[in-house]
Amino acid sequence: MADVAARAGVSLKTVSRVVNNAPHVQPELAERVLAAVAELGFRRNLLASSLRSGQATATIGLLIEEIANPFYATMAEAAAEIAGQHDTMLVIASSEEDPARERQLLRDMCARRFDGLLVVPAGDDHSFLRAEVELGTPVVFLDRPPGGLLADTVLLDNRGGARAGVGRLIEAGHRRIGILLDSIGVYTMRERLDGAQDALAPAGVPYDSRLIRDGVGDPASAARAVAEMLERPDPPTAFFSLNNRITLGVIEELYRRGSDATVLAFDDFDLARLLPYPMTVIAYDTRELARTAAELLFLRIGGDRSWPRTVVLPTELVSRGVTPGAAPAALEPT
Amino acid sequence: MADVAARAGVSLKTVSRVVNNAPHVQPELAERVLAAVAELGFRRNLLASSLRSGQATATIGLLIEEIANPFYATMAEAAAEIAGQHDTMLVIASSEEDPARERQLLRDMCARRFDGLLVVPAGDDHSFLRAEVELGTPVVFLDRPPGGLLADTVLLDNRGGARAGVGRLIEAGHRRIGILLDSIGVYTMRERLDGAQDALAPAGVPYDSRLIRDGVGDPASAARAVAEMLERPDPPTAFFSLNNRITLGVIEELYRRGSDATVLAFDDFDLARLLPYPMTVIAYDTRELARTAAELLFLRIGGDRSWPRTVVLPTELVSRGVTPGAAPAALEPT
DNA sequence: TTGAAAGCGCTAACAC
DNA sequence: GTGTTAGCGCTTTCAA
Repeated sequence: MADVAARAGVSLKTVSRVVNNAPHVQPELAERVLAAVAELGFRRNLLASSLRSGQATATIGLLIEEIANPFYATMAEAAAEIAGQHDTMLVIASSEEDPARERQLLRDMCARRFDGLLVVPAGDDHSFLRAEVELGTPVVFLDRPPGGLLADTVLLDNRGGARAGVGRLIEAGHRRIGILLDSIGVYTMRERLDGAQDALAPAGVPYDSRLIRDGVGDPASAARAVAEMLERPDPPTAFFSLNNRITLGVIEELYRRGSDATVLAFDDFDLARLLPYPMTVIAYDTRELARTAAELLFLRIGGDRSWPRTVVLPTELVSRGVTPGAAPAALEPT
Repeated sequence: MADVAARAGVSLKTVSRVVNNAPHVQPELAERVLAAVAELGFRRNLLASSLRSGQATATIGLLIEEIANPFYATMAEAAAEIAGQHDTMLVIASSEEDPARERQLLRDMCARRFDGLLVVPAGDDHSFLRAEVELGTPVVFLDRPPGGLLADTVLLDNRGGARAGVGRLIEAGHRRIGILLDSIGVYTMRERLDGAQDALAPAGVPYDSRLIRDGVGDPASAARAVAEMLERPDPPTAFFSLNNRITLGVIEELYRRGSDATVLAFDDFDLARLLPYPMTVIAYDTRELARTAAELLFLRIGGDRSWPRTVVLPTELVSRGVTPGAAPAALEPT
């Protein structure tokens, strides 16, 4: 920058003004500076800039579980859109469900002085962020609430959605419903399970631990779990999958067997419409989830110091998938 | 940091050493420093750190088209994994196929002094990066070659894959093959089209412009294009979809019609196995593509100054999808 | 409207 | 082993 100033025959400050589009600079001088910038291939150093000015790295972070999961990829895209509207760069990082990694990544983002953080919690203790939050780094949690910290949170109506979906299964006469979940340690799983119970208990369906399978982490183990349940005497007539990864394994196994079991699944996704098995999906607006959180974050970055808010977004039941060999009409509209 | 030094009764430099895990510090002093750090809630400022040390922001950038596309999401995940192995943060940005946005994002990443850049080109002129590259920011291009710039590039064998796939269609007796592509302006599309021609021309199949549809940007327009082609006299007996988005629309329309047209599609993806229509997919290892590029980038960051390399990864033909109403065996193994 | 000087938080280079 | 000094590239005073 000093070189540019020398070349243009002006002071450092004038170069700074021109580069920042600040007012009160004579057009003639500005032109000289711009010419020097071009000739010398000058590139502004944003690190130095935000070091001196104290704030505004024009960067926010998004911490998710796994980028390759369409649920998170969609969230990332929606958040990036909002960030772009605020001339801010979005940094996406994956915790891979590992609380230690989550902690390290969040610390790192703080050390880099990001303007704000969007977090899908992996661990259940976020008190280590309290100092950061108090020092002024806004944090908004998505999809799951933080642990040990009061902060803005945007959630889905997990419990209500599960209640409605299972309620419909019960109305259709199902009494034996196989439930598959990732991990009871995860907030969303607990909520969805509670919602199922909300519908099952009043209907007089007894608790049967053999119908609930915890620890179903990927499609393959979901398929195995379905196979085992179906091969027992008195098999389930319906399955409730608590997330999109599990749903894939359930569909695959039921399709393979030519089964006629009913499927209820949490999480909608693009290709669900084209899967070769009919199902009812508990859907919600993933983009809206991310958008709401990002907008809340920019409100905070903009100086909003009101009480932390919790927003809960609704879910709805939709039909997805196609019946193998069925008439064309089986395809749901987009 | 000065506060910490005062509190611990040591010098600035000692604090710096402790914070950086540098050697030659008495354990006793280190402990005092650590205690002061904890008490004062000190957080290291990485901006200042990398400003002073000149290099190493421990950040690389990945520029893609669209995060929600599983092709790019998978790339991002693989690249993030390699970055993690080098204690580096991966910043993902979407150009949305807009050359102007690409340019701005790359400039921004340079201004933030990223250690290196992974780029899936959107535009066809990257000469604006030359100054950066010469100043020492390594750039590796993926999936498409850069324009007006000599740099490391990792590509797929688009042409060979298309040639092999279309060759198989011809062997099976197809002469009328509908070809659907996004935009002839995109390198990969041109290569894939050339590969198709490599197989069609020697087989004596005449050129018929009505069988080639350019500008198919999304599933809905792919579905429309398929419908139109099928409704003409002498319709195609096979379709060649040149990317994964187009494939979805093709499958949807053929399924809806209960058609028996043969499908060849470029790009494999997770759920392709479960789509309700049989198809041959030109597949490749997306993770390997990203991994190779990222590893090359870290070689450069590590100081490798050898000649720019171009790596071409192979493709293979695999069967995907299921036949509506068919026996369970229709499901391809994972 | 422009310029000179001070300093953001940290680390490289040296001296002790 | 530890401390002192200077300065990374920029912006913020405040004076001209």
